[in-house]
Amino acid sequence: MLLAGVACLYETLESGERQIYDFYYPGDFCDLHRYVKLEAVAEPAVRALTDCSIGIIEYRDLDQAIERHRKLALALWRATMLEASILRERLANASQRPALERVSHLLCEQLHRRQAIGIDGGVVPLTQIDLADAAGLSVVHMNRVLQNLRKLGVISANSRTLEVVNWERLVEIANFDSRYLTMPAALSNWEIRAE
Amino acid sequence: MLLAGVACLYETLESGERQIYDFYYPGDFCDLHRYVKLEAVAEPAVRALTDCSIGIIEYRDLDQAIERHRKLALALWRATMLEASILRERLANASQRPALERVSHLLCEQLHRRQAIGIDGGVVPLTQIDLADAAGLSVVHMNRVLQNLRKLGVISANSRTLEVVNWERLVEIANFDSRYLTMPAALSNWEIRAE
DNA sequence: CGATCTCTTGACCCTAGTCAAAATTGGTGG
DNA sequence: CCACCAATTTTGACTAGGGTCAAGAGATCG
Repeated sequence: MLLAGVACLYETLESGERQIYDFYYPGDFCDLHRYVKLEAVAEPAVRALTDCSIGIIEYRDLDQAIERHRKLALALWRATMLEASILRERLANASQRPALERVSHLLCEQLHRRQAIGIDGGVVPLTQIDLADAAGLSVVHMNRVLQNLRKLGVISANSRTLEVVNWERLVEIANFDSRYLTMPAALSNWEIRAE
Repeated sequence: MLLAGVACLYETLESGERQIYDFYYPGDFCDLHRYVKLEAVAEPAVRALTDCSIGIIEYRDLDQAIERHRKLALALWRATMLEASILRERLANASQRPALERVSHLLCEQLHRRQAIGIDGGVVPLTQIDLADAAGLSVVHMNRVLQNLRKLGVISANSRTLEVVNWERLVEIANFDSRYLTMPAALSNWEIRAE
């Protein structure tokens, strides 16, 4: 479980390209797929993008917790469902929308998720390379799209840190409907003692 | 739960395009996301692509079944995990691979899933339109890709029914590694009385 | 103060989309 | 059995979005 920093779930394809499936922020379980292990599944890997600290929950402890609170299983199932929901949205994004919209959408999602856990401010702590690998664009094109967004006054002019300064405009460009991200309410009612 | 036929999970985007997220075959739960409902989530829809028959499991019954067999929750959680796995693969597919590979991969997945439930023979009962919407290609391009596959002797010449005749070649073109599809073993050990 | 990583720019090309029209197939009903 | 309609498949011509290659400019760090 991620406590601080940013991590991502990714895989390196045969072509050598890196595909980033999802980003993780503090509070996210970044390893559930390992707990609910499908046999022999080719496993995507988790990797830190910034300095991170993590909490480790032993499988045994999780087993026990689930044993004790049966609703916990449901809550975790929901978390997986949410992840699937995010993936669906990203799939629609990648296959149907043009680059500007696609990148905007990705940024919207990140900001929204950060806000949901209390991190305000429009900073997105990812490199253009990470974003490119997540959006399925070349780094070069990602760069041009970001410049475009700068011209539109949506993100700050500073090229070092990516910061969204006009949230509304971004949502508009992205056609972003945050409903797919709605957090499973049940989960927030559960406290799991990490480690 | 789908008993016969083929259905799909899809959504119509703002642009009017239809994005198909997943296909369902007999034995698939096509409605779990509704049971484990995330509040206010914009819901994708399920729709039959051929004549279908379905089994309905009342939420109450499912609740009870889960109550009685605690491992059932885990099994269903796994089913969702598998769906996420499929979505990840499809995402990688859509954003990184060129059309020929992408289409081949999609076909591989469908055949593999059909075989897993005992439907042999290389027939894929989907229209080019469905495939296009699932692969994120235009119908025109999908058509050209399929012609290409015909020329390569991978699918049958008959344009009405899509049938794969050279499975090995297809797998090769697609760079298909079926591990991500490995069925959660636990699930098959459970019998749920439908209806 | 190199070495390295990230960001930027320009030139060129190719994959896949769009538009538009025709060919094929499958019904449906007279 | 044939005429007609709708859906699917096919074709061709043209376009454009985004990839690739290559080189240069900032940052950052040891």
